[in-house]
Amino acid sequence: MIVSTRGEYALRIMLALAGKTEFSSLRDVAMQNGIPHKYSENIMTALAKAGLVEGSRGKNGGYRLVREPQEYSLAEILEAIESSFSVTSCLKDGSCPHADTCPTLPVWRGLDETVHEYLSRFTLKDLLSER
Amino acid sequence: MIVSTRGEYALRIMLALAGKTEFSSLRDVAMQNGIPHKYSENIMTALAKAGLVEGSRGKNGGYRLVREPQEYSLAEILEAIESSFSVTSCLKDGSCPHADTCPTLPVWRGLDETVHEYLSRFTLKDLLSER
DNA sequence: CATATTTCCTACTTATTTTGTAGGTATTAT
DNA sequence: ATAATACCTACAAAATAAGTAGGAAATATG
Repeated sequence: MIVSTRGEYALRIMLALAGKTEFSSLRDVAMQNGIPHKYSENIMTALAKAGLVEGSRGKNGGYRLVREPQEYSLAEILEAIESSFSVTSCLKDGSCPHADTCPTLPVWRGLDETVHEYLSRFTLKDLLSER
Repeated sequence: MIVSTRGEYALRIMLALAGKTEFSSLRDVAMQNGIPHKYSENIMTALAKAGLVEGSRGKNGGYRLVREPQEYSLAEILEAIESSFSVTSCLKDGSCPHADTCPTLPVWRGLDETVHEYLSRFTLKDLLSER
């Protein structure tokens, strides 16, 4: 599974934020999208650390995008929050002792690139305009 | 993660079988490839049910391929044994109540196809000749 | 200043999936 | 008869993903 619940949630939240320009309360966004509030905080932390969104504390605070919707690719969003996004653990640095001679490794690398390239072709705006 | 330990194991076993024409004892193949024997039986059951290999019981029995190595694509092998091979659970039939209007679903379908297409381009023979 | 609202932080719990074990039965060559 | 093998079912352990709990720190507003 490439995209888990966590990834779906992240995408929904990003889509919700893409519809606004001001800060949106995460509580509201989460509620409206059927996402547990506390879990959504966990997700936003990752997105904020990756620099994809900006948070503002206190009353009238919330989260907002830092760029235009067409400037976010799905690849970027999913890779920011899916812990095990890579195609196989073989690709993680130093995880395989015979990585230099393994005949299969190049295949995984190619797959990884293929997936990344595909997901880079879609932006938040693409998804917004579809509905 | 698209390819888990289980998928790696399946591939290694298939590669080992691709080097022989007679039945090979699974115990030996598993040992030689650092795979727990009993776990490997579990994997072979799936491969046999999918019709990718053939088993022979009793002494001098074992498993062997039913076709030539170049006739097995990686897609076929991995899809036969990876339980959660699809890109996201959204793609499983009836798993999403608003599948007909979801703007993201076409993206997942496309990704699924892309991955499948990529993995269909490599055969066991390709991997064999690389080493 | 007090209050309500919000992000942000740390730790824990529960659920699900993956990986691996245990203990056999049925079959077959020697 | 024996040893080697696939084949079968159930369980156990480990890893990962999903979700909860309880706050502290910041900030707009009355």
